[in-house]
Amino acid sequence: MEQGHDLFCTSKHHMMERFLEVCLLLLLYDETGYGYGLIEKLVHFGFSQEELNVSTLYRTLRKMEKEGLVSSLWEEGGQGPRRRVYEITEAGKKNLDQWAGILTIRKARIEKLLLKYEEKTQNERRR
Amino acid sequence: MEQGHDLFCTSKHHMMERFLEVCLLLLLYDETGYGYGLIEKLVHFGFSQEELNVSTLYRTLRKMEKEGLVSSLWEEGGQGPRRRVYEITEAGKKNLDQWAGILTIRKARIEKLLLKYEEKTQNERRR
DNA sequence: CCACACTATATACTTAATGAATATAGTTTG
DNA sequence: CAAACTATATTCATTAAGTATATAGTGTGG
Repeated sequence: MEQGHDLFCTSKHHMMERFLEVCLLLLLYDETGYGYGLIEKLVHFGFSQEELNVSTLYRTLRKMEKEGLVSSLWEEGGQGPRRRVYEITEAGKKNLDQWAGILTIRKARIEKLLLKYEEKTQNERRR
Repeated sequence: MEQGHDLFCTSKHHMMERFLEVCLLLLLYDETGYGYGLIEKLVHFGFSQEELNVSTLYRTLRKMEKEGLVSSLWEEGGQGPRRRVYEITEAGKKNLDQWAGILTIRKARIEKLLLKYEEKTQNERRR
């Protein structure tokens, strides 16, 4: 069929649902952070620079603040343009705990699927 | 703060992106299947009955056929209403291989995040 | 035989997550 | 002062998924 089946592997459309949000909660867990600076830290979570979408990041942070998971204030007098510095809230920490549970389930599902995949493709090759 | 932070754990909005699609490809890997029947099989992938959305299933199957990952034909003369029976294509098998790669990456990311989560929350409790 | 429950497939409407592109503005540096 | 850089924000479009509803054939009990 047309294109699309090779494309999709290199496409950036495979961020797991709301995974960025969880990463941000974890990054903010024990120290504050601001948008641009968080991008660099996200690389340590296995994100490539190209994968990281600045718009998505800022949008996500604002959404999280609206939901009360983080709070923000404008940084006082550092050098360079002013930064909106985010801090995690108690609600945010609880939320992260819930996410940990969800991700554990996700992980188990992926593992189960990959296992079945191995089984089936190995049978295939044996024939 | 309102509601929403407890709700979200029980909500059904946590299907991983296109995970159903991959499950379907795997289920169809070595035997044909039809919509309604596939639902029961999906339970073995860790899906609860409530999580499984009939509309989503059929929609996904039609989309996959449009993309050439599966092909379908109407079953000849079984009892009960006629069934559209799906079969995986070669393109579908290749697609599944690619998904296996993507899911391996997803799994690794989740593991890394959960590890960091454990670290941080253990430090927190020690204080 | 007809109403009803059940099996099976399909589509319309809506919401939510995300990417791409663009806008705005202050800062630093040459 | 112009250009490059840092930083934040918003608009537009696309895609995935949930909810609700539509359609229709089949089998069964009264």
